[in-house]
Amino acid sequence: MATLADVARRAGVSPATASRVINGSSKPVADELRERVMQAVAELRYVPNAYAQLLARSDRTAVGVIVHDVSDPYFAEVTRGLQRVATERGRLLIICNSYRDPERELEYVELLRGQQVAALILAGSGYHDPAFTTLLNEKLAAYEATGGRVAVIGRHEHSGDAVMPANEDGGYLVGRELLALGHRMVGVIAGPRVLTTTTDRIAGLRRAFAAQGLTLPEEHICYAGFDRDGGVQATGALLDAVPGLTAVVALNDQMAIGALALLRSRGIAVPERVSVTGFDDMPIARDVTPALTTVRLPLVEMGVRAMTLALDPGTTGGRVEVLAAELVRRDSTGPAPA
Amino acid sequence: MATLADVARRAGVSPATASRVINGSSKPVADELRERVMQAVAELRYVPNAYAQLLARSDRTAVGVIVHDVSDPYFAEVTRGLQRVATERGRLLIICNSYRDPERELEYVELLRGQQVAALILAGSGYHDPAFTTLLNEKLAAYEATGGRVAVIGRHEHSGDAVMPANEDGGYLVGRELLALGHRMVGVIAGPRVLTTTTDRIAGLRRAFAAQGLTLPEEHICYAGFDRDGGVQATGALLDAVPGLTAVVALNDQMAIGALALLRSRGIAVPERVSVTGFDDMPIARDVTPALTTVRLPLVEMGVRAMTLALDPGTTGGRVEVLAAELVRRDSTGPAPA
DNA sequence: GGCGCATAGGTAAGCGCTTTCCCGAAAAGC
DNA sequence: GCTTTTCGGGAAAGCGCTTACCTATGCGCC
Repeated sequence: MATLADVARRAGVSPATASRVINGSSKPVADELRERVMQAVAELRYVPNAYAQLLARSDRTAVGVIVHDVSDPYFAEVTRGLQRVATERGRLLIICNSYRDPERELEYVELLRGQQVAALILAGSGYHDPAFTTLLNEKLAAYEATGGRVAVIGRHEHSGDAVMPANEDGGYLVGRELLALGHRMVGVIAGPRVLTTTTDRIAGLRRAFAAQGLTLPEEHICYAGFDRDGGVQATGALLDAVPGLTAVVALNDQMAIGALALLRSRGIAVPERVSVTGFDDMPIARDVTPALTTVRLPLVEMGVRAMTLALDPGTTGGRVEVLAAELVRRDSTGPAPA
Repeated sequence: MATLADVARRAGVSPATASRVINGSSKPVADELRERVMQAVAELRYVPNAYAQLLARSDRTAVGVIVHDVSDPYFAEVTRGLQRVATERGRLLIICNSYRDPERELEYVELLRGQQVAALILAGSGYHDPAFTTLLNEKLAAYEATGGRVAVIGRHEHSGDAVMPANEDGGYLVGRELLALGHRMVGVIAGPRVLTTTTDRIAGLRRAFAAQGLTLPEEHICYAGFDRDGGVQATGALLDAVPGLTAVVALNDQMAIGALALLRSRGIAVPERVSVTGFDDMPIARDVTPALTTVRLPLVEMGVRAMTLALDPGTTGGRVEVLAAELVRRDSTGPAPA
């Protein structure tokens, strides 16, 4: 690889001058020298070593993002929002997938710190794991102590700036809707119980039941992976365990799609015999059959807000922005069968 | 931020010793000193500056990946394959989205070179744009000249190692199937015509028609965005332009889903009145209604192969691996109506 | 007991770049 | 005509780390 020194030599100038023309420094350089440098750059196909540059400049401009999985539509949307603001402000994003592994999350915090990121954004549910939470908070605090900024999305355990989707409210909305439709035998197919998102959504659901003087028994909740396959599996289990079930509440759209697939394969009509609801309102929710009744979360907006919080210093730490959930009625829900 | 020097000072050792214990150097260090260093690291919450490290070590271990959009399921799958091999080999992946912008692609090649990546992988259709292709090839050649490795996925314009999905064959399979079902009025909803993937798939389709002594008129092809909305739009246009249409060939699954949505909204039964086919076999293809007949491409495998090519020096440049396409029959296709 | 050698630790030279500071020459001012 | 500015360019000091090389021990050996 050609270096700056090579370029300077070939152009017959000092490295300082070469650097100045290459970076468009404010310091003026004579046209002739400029020309010679440009020429040398082209001939040598010189590309500056990013590491050397970053080291020398010591300006921290990149932003680190830790999500569960970018290819998960939920995070794809959130990331889109993050990206938009980052691009506007000329920030590079370094995106890391934790695949819901707390260990890996911790590692990535270190890694990103090592990358000298100006800010760190953690998106995605937290864990019911005090030991981990303490560790993470401690690491984040250490990072903030050196001037780093932190913002989290959908995690209440962290003390800094946060954007919170109204998961509990969303659960409540679904519960209320189903109860209003006359459903009483309601099953829940949930993501891993260790995730706060899972428990928050269930809490909302329970609140809706409680408001009617009803309860949602724990046996009606089946935990599985937060994806299509988890939905298939959990729905199967639920159907076997709870005779007379008239509604399946999936805690995200992917699981709902799995539920739909399983119900179809068993020849159970939706919503005539069983209603199904999703959560998140992913783009495909309207394309499955029947189109999914679900809870819309402003995912892109969440990303936008989080990045804005992270990039705008903010006088008071611990700003929390809660974004509302909204019920979207489509065709997968109907009155409970008599 | 604490530096290595700070750690060394606090532990009362030289930076060299500190570095050795932190990196687990092969050079032995007395337990007591080791202990002191570890202690200092913990107290100062020291994290090595990745840039300084990379600069000093000058080992290129990261691999750059340029895709159109990771959140697009097609690339999500490919990336999964890339990731798998990279992780196995202890390589870090730097993923960049070009959003199908050739300009941005060029920029990312530079950026990744600057990041000192050991290899570069370009995934996703090439462009019918000789000027761009020349420019890109030239940049890649420059990169390879300095010892970088390059592998491309689904691009024939580059001379180096390549993994090619059988796009043309896939098009042929769809065409043959539809013709066998008696369809004659076939419309195509295609991605941007500037993409080689688009034209390759159409070429296969045409070959199938030609095999029967038929032709696929250009007016039966409608170009639009390679996504759901593009599918909606193109299908609408096609329906208006071609009366008596009995089949819609979408050039990817996302467009097919858009087609399904539009046909449903117009009350046109699939496959009774119009058959629809997709391409790629995304996971959701089986969850839409009717389940999509499509062409399966081994996306994950493509990623695996490409990363393997990139990481294994390979004696002969220009290795090309073609991966077969396979027709998956589901419920969105049926005999042409009489 | 003196020699040599292995061995743990330190010294310092970079890695490739940016940027401050300084110098010389030309332009401006009297 | 001489001094004072101004201004373009270069020398060199880092940025934070790794590592080759060197030094000072302590040991075994004859």
